[in-house]
Amino acid sequence: MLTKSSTELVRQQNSALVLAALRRAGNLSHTEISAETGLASATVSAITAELEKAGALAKAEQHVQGGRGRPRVLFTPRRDHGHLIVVRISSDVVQYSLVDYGGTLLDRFDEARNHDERGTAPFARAFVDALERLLQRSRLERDRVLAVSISSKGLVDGTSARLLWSPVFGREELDFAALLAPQWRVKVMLSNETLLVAQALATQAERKPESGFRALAAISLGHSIGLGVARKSQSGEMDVSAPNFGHMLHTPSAGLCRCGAYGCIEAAAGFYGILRAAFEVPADTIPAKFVPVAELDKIAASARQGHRMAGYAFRQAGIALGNGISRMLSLYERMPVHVTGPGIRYFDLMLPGIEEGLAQSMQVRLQGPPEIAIVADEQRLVFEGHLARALGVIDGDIASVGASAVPG
Amino acid sequence: MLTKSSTELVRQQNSALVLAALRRAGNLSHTEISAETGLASATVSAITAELEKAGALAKAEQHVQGGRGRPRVLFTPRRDHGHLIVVRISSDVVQYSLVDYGGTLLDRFDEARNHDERGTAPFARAFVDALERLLQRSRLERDRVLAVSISSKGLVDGTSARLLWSPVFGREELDFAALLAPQWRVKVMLSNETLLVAQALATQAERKPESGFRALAAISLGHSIGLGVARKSQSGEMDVSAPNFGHMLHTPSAGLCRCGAYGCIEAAAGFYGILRAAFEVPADTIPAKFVPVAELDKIAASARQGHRMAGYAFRQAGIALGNGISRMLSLYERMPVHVTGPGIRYFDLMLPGIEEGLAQSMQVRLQGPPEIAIVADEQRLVFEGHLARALGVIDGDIASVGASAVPG
DNA sequence: ATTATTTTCTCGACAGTCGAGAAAATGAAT
DNA sequence: ATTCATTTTCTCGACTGTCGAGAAAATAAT
Repeated sequence: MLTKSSTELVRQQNSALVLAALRRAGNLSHTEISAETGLASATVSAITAELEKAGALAKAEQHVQGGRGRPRVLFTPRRDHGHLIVVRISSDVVQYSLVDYGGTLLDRFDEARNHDERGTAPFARAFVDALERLLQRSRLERDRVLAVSISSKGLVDGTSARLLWSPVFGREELDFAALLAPQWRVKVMLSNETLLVAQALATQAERKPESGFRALAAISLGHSIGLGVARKSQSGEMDVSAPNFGHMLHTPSAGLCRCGAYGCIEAAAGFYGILRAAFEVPADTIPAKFVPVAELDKIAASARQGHRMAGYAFRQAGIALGNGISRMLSLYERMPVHVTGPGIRYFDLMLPGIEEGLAQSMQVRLQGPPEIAIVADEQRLVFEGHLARALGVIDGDIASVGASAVPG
Repeated sequence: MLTKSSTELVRQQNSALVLAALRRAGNLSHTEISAETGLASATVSAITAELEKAGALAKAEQHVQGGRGRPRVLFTPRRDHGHLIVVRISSDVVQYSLVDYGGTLLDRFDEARNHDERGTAPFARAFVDALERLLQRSRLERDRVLAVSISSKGLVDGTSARLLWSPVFGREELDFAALLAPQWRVKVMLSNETLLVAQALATQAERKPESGFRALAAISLGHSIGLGVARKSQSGEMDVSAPNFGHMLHTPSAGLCRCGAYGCIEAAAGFYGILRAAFEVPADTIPAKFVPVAELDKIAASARQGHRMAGYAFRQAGIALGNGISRMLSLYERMPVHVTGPGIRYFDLMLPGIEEGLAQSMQVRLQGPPEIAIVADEQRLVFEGHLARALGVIDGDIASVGASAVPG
């Protein structure tokens, strides 16, 4: 259903547009903002004045220029307008970062996960404590934090900030909004990790409009398999989602998965699935909780030396991925695939299987196989995704309250 | 990327809102429009005056009322504001309908498809001729037609009105926009048939807001397998798509498909797939182009009498569907599934397989199986989908040109 | 006839965008 | 040193749109 519009909404939308342009292109002058957004110069004046009064923007003192004429004066986000806390939860460590409104990192520390502990309660305590510590280390008031952005592997309900299923906690739900509700009056955002990779790659692609970005997928290879999909809807807005790819059904013969089901993609293409196949462990063996990378490196080495079962293990992992990707493309559309995660070091071993798995499907026969690119530095991309997403939401909030909330 | 907004766009959006309310709820008075849309009474006056001047609306002469006070005067779409041609292409017949702007059917005829003919050229000629005939029969000028809305099974590029793959023409593309371009100056819309079923069911669900509609899927069972998905995006607009479900990879062992690939869902769950399995024809046999329904009825009868291979054929069809649905739900979200098409008469035979195929996946174990409903009358739903979609687009056009295009 | 009631229409206030041109700020030319 | 050309930023009035309040219209009840 469509929804009512009004002149105030117009201002809100255009304010958000100005903030987005500033995020995308860095510091911009009045005229550059006008060119970038398509807004008339007079409108830019009105909007920047409002945002300046609200404290979100400031004029940079240094006006760079060489040419003739009145020098341009650059607008820039006011870094002290607020702060953002980014939490990356991975299987062995949790990383806490403090970022300012300008997107620059102020503080960061890691906390090792205690693998002996069972259940979410101890983790929840450690989580709340760590946020508190982050404030203390920077002598920051809690109300200066505009948002907390959290990422984890697994199945996530983004609207309510609930972790529905994760490799670590299984079906035990974790409601981050409820966790912080008593003390923190901030927006809590929870995103799947690979969704953020897709988000980061998509914002990168949007920075160069000549690339004609439409859609992309990011696949993370590791103990578990993640998928993020970023697509531009016909209305022009970016739609990013994290389908449950790792536990999509591959084929029942792929064996028992960590999640308790049989035949998930992960059960064939995740690290433990590869290990199981290489060592010819029965497919209904409950797989190891954690497979050291050194172990997989050994299998990869023997596969590269021609060992049959090791090679087979990577090949069947590739087929599971190829089939899964082909199914994903059938349900969405043709789009480039970016592969990341620790598993990319074995990508050469999986590629023949992937190609085989792709070639079977009608979608690929019809439109050709998708471009596949390897992307290193997954953790940096996740962090960039956090920034793009959380700061974008914060900008939206600023635009929607406008200058009205600021007295005087 | 966000896009610039302006006061004119506000009017455009709100005009569309008024037209949509009128479509949804039938004829409405001034106050009802205001209540339905949330717009102020003064705004409704301005918009209805503009739309009346443009010729899209008129006041109904009869003012129904019982109570006191000034009687309400109902607004209604002006049926003669323009016309819509709806073309339903199915495997054996093409149905041409002429509809007015109010959505009432004015004329309709069917044309049998000639199965001997090869290639798209003869079909294209017959198509253009039939449209011409539709005009002549109602003595209608060509420029009174606002849009031509076409539906077919198969893979469709909705933005460009090109049929990319279809059961009948295979990979031979058919560009309907180009077909009509020389003579016709109308909007040409091409939609997958099952997409329109999903569209119709979704607009029905939206009519009762208490149902809290979020998403639904429509699956059509027949010679081929179709899927339509309708989802409300977070911005509130309806997003309807027709993923390539029938030719999504099920499992390579499902055998050769009409499309030339191996293991498509259709190769197991389409009519010819069931036939092949029941008669134990080798799985790489090129399947029959067309399977009479009587033939399948016989298999169903023997299956119901306990015949082993017949029962197995329907069961493996069900498993293919169940696996496919579970994969679809993994990639989107949990949503009710509506099953339609001629194949629903065998649904009881497939249901055990469907449930088995669903139960294997993690998504279903976690969130429970989706609600499955049987929906008869597929053809009526397709037609309703045509109307909802095409008239919605026409309304959008009217709102966007506004009264500006109409002289004095 | 008058009154109560409900609906529709109209008017002025307010919010927003835009184009044009004034004002500002600087380098180049005289 | 002053003036001129150039570029950027700012400001003003016109235009479009929404909204609330109250006037005007149309009918049933008194």
